[in-house]
Amino acid sequence: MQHNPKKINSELNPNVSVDCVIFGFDLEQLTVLLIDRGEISSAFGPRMALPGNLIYDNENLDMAANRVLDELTGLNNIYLEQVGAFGDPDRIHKESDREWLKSIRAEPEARVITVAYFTLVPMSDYKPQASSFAKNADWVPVSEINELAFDHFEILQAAKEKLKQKIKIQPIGFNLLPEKFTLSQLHRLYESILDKPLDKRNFRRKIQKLDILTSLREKQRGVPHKPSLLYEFNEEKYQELTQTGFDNFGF
Amino acid sequence: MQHNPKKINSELNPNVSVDCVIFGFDLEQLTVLLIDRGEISSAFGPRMALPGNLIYDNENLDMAANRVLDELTGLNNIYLEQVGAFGDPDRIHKESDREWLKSIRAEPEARVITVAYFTLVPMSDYKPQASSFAKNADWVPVSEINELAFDHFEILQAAKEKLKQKIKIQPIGFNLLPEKFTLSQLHRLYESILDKPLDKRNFRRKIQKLDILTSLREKQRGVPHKPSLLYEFNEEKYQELTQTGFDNFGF
DNA sequence: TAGCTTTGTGTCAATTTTACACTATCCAAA
DNA sequence: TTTGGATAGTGTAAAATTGACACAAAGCTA
Repeated sequence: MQHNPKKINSELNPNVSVDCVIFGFDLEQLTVLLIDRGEISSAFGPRMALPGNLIYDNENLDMAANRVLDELTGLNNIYLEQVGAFGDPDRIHKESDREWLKSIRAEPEARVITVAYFTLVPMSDYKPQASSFAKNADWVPVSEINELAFDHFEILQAAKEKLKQKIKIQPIGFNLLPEKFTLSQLHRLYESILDKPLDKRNFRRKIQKLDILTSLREKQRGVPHKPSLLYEFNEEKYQELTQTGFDNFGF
Repeated sequence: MQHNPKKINSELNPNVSVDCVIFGFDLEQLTVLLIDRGEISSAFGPRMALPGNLIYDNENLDMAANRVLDELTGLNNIYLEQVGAFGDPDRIHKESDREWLKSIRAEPEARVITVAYFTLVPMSDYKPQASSFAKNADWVPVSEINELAFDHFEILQAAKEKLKQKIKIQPIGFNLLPEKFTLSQLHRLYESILDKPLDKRNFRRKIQKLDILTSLREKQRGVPHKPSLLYEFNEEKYQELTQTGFDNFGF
């Protein structure tokens, strides 16, 4: 996994940035990849922020989001969806945020609007190294996040809501799981995204009826209880279904 | 209805614009308010475009969208929702579009990203005057639109889709109707937004069960057939319901 | 081998969805 | 005044879906 070389022949646009809400799932709860801005510049503000950056004038927004994701994690080909644009003129009014911007941007005072994306990555595909770059990244459970730099907390809320709505309509949750998973893990995933308990048997019945899971002839190993059967998401069957037309997953 | 005075003490941001998909409903079909750019600058391109403009540095995105709407129609307090950000670097590559931009913008070559909104206005509240401003605005049935300037057609598609999703979850359709309306009109509205036929009896049953309509003791006048009872949307009852918690309208 | 933990399964009642057709009421034209 | 044209308004039965609920099976550990 290599990081993108810096783009040349193109200028950073000082007025438009992209921020990514990178969701993961540790098989227990929903998490987000945040960057720790360190103690230096955030003596009075939240240390954590969403990864993001200004866009280049020759890339479109999706490309910029993919670039940000790639630069941070080395991951490509990740499920990615726009949440929306955020741009209060005073979104960088906190003193601590301004200080930090001065250290990383050519025009720290510019009025910036940011386009937020959320992405779904299988958490096992990216384990942050404690001391990789200047930017220290970490998976943080969504439920433990109370504040973030700039308007990033607001963006996170919007991303969670969007994910919640989306998963009711499309089975994008599989993008958060390893290739082989158990129905219980899928169950937990839906519960943590929808933020409410779902009856076990009813959930299983409903998800099975969709007929987009391939049941493997393989069991969990090494768990201190009855091992679960493993499943795979069946992309082909899902595509078939969307062709023949069906709209929603009804959760 | 007065138009906003031009903002002073603030600069236009040459990199960020707002475009509005202004939906209306003529009691038959869904329509959109488009501006006609005239023959001069569009000898080889579509004449019609979405209303939009650059944002000022001291207004947030929602304010900018409201301003665009107000400047065009004089309407305030309108239902408005963000669709998302659009910003391919080549979105203004068409020659005809460039020409037109030169006539209205200080920096016509700047890379602009635009934030799209959709708004719902009761069509009776705004009847474009054939010759009001330079910008000639007109209601055009959505089904008749095949092309638009820039990437506006793409934006329109996204707005339609967003509206479709949203109306399944919230009864925002009432924003498109006059205060008093018939169930048949509401029925037609849902059909034209969802773009599929809905069984009359089933529709009426479902919408009535929601219990957010006030039945007036008043009938249609002057129609050449059995007159319909008139209804009003009951905002209070709707608010009550959202409090006690219910999520969706299930269309 | 006893105990802990999680998996996996079925049924019944209540609710919701779907499909479907005829009479009532107003206006207009003959 | 009568007739025809147009849309409003209404009920039911079968099928599908949802929601609530409890216990045996399988593996690990001590």
